[in-house]
Amino acid sequence: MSHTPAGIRQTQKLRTRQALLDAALALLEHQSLSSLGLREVTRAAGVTPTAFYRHFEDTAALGVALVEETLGSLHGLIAAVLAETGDSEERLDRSVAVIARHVGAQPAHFRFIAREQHGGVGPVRAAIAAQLRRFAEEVACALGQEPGAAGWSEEDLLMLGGLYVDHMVITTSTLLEAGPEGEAEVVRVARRRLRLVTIGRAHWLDEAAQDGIART
Amino acid sequence: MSHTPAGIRQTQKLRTRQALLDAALALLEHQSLSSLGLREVTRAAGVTPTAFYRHFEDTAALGVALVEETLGSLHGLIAAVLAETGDSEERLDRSVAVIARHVGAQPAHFRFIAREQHGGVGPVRAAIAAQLRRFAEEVACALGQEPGAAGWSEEDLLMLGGLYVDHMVITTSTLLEAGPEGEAEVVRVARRRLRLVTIGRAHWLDEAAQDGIART
DNA sequence: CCGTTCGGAGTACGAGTGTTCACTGACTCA
DNA sequence: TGAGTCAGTGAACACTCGTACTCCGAACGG
Repeated sequence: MSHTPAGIRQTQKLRTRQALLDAALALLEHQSLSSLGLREVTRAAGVTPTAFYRHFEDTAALGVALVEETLGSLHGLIAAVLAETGDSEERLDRSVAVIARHVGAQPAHFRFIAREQHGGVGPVRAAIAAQLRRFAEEVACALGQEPGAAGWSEEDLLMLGGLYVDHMVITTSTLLEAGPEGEAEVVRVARRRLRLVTIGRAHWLDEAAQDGIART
Repeated sequence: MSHTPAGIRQTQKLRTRQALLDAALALLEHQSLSSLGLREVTRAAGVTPTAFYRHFEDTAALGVALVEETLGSLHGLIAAVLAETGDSEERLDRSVAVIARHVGAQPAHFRFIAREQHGGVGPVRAAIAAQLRRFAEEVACALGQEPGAAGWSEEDLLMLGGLYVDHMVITTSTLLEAGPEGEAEVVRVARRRLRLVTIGRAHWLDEAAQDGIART
């Protein structure tokens, strides 16, 4: 009951499909998706332009597939990191380290995400936004199950999750700009930022209580 | 002693230059700079392709000019907002309101910045990064001159300034995605986020002191 | 085993691209 | 006023692009 019972036919099809994805990713290192040509991709992948249509309708569709490939496999990973360590300085370091490791391992994928998050291709933007929203929800859910989250509203948890996710994205693109030699410094600053947010989180309810008294 | 003593010649030149910039900005609403064609711009501006070279060497150079036009006039504005209000909830609201107003007034400019901040054109990325770094320094400087900043290191001030600037950028792009009808909700969440950071800021030194004891 | 399916090749088309060149004519300035 | 500057023109260059055809041949399924 293998998950890939494909015959020779489908295997080859998937192989060239992957070749197209890889070629596109390599080309996208120095340009953005909206300027990526169909022929350009097929040339780099070693197939004819017409073959492209057997796999994707558009370069936009290829972009969406790249989004899935990059972010689809990351779900659960955040929750795992948040769960395996307690609410402490250690968890913060672990989170940043995990990000740095992933970015270092496959920089092209994350550069693509950072670039197209606000890029010119609508469907790709939407796909990235959807994935990031899911991440934010996962983080919010994970944080909500901790003792420190007592008294937090659903909305505030989501706000906090979004804050963490956005900072994750910022950190990845900063890491990419800095390159391997600047990684240590970027990690240092990212940790400081996260620590500040964590401190704010710890005192959030005090302030909210004050707010309730002062405003209502 | 006018600041623009230009003759008819230079006036016309500046006029078509501005026409090129405006046309490019309009076209960039639905695509990114790396896919923007020189001819496309000149067609929209109502001039011949050759005329383009009288003003810019590249579409990349045009992009850099757009960055200056958008962000160059914003310096000092942040410092002004931070200075005119005390360290309070009011300042926070004012800051977000100023951002929302600017984005609402010239959405195309800010969409351009958000899109090209991590876009495929190197020089433009560099120009945006340089401007944002200046913003971060200005914010850090403004915060450093306040009573609440006693005991803060230069580096931490810069970290904080960068945090605020990055959130300003995130907020602008979120505003753009949400459109006018979703503005109120985005503003609400942005204020909450800023408040959380502000709370963290207020308790930063306590934590640092603990840290000093625990670590060193 | 044999007919069908289908991933991919090859060719061709029209449209659009960046860049160069010689040229024009209105503005500038001595 | 007359020579010179220069923003903008128009035609031509040698490309690349996306897409629509027809066709091939290996893998498939009954």
